[in-house]
Amino acid sequence: MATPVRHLLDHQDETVTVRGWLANKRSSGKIGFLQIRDGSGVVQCVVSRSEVSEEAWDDMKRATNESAVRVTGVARADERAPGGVEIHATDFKVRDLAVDYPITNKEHGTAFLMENRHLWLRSSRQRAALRVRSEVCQAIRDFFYENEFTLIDSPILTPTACEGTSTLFQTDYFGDPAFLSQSGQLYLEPAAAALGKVYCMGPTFRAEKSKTRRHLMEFWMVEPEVAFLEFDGLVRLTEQFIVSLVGRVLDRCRGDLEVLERDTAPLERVESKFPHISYREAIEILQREGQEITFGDDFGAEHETILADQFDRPVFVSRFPTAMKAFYMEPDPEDPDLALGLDLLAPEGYGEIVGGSQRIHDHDLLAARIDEHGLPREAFQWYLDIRKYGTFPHSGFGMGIERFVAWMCGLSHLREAIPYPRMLYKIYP
RNA sequence: UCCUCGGUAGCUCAAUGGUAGAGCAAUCGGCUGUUAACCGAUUGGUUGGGGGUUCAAGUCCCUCCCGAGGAGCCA
Repeated sequence: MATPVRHLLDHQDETVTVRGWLANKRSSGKIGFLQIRDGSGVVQCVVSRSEVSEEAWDDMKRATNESAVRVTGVARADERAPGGVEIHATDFKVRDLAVDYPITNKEHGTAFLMENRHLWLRSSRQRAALRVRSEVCQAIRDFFYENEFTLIDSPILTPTACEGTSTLFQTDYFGDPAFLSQSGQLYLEPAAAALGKVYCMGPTFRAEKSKTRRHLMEFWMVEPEVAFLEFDGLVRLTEQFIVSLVGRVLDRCRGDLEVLERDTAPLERVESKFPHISYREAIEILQREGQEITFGDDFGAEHETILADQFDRPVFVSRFPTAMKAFYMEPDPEDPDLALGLDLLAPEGYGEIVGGSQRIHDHDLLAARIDEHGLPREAFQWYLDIRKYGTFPHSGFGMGIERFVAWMCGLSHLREAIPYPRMLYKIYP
């Protein structure tokens, strides 16, 4: 029975067996130092020629990086070992020799690493980022579970475009066109009338030909939707959610953030209460900073960074001109030309990580907006029904998982925040 | 889709228009505490494809393909 490397500290001075892959090897004529990775951690194994059989010694010599190996020996605390514990081998075996493994311990270019994404996953930075992603997803589920939300999985194959704006991936559904979902929101709103507080988390798809570090063709989104929640409550929910997730990452992923060389100081500052400015104020700030932008323009990446740089924690921007936002956003009662929508901009140039709004709950207004946006009324009949049978104010938001993970990890590109990124013209491996 | 930069050994990169090279990896040898170990040797090339200019092209021109960075759109 193999012992996970992670648990070796609990087995000091015991004979243990570790199975894994050879991460690196340094050897001399009579002693070899092998770094063995088993998925739970990396441990150094010391193979001395005088203490193992000839077969074991020969296997140590022929073992190449990333070969699958098995070592048996005594676990001993030792300051000279990376990790504090090392295994003094009594036996060593190569289970499968890796021949010409393409990724070395030296530098590689991004294109090469992406071509070898399936192997790149094995390297320390990638493992750390994916563990953070896993922790974030678990923290999301825990947050909603503890706050009594019900998980509602929204469909991935959909008959129409949710927002009518983005370009979607089209496929064939027994002779009819179908589209890969770009958001679960429209399906969550009816569920909110059934279960009150609901959320979905899953992959979403955009066929936009975006070629930036902040876009993927396939990305994961988490979207809560809450019945009888109005705009101010939405702001509070969003803030609680983000504070909870960041705290969880700081709490549980210290080691991974260290591997990623992430400066955690900016993350430590993510506490209540987040600054909150209106779209109008945002435009004024940008103009003051010398940007050429006028009321009615949308923010570019640089604009978001300038706005975020004004504050030491994430900042809400809300109340956008109705014309530039999705059709379903509730008008601001104080100024019907503004929508009760919010964006949350992350610090350090990570940009918009959350977008949310209060939804229109008046049937006739929503129907009019659907018409104004040139959307087919019949396709949205079911969505309008929610406003027909016991309508209710409700709000929700969507957060891009990869953007959040990239922010936590300090990654410069979303492609490292998801195991197998789908990017413009790139779908291999 | 547009703009900019790039494509030379398995990888990262050199090479005034004039004999294609280094480090790493791999292979072989040496070394009893290494930390991307070190030392010595060996192997490794249709310079992304096609066309053109020239006595001569990795280098200059055209074209196509691929990649990176940025823009727009957004999460």
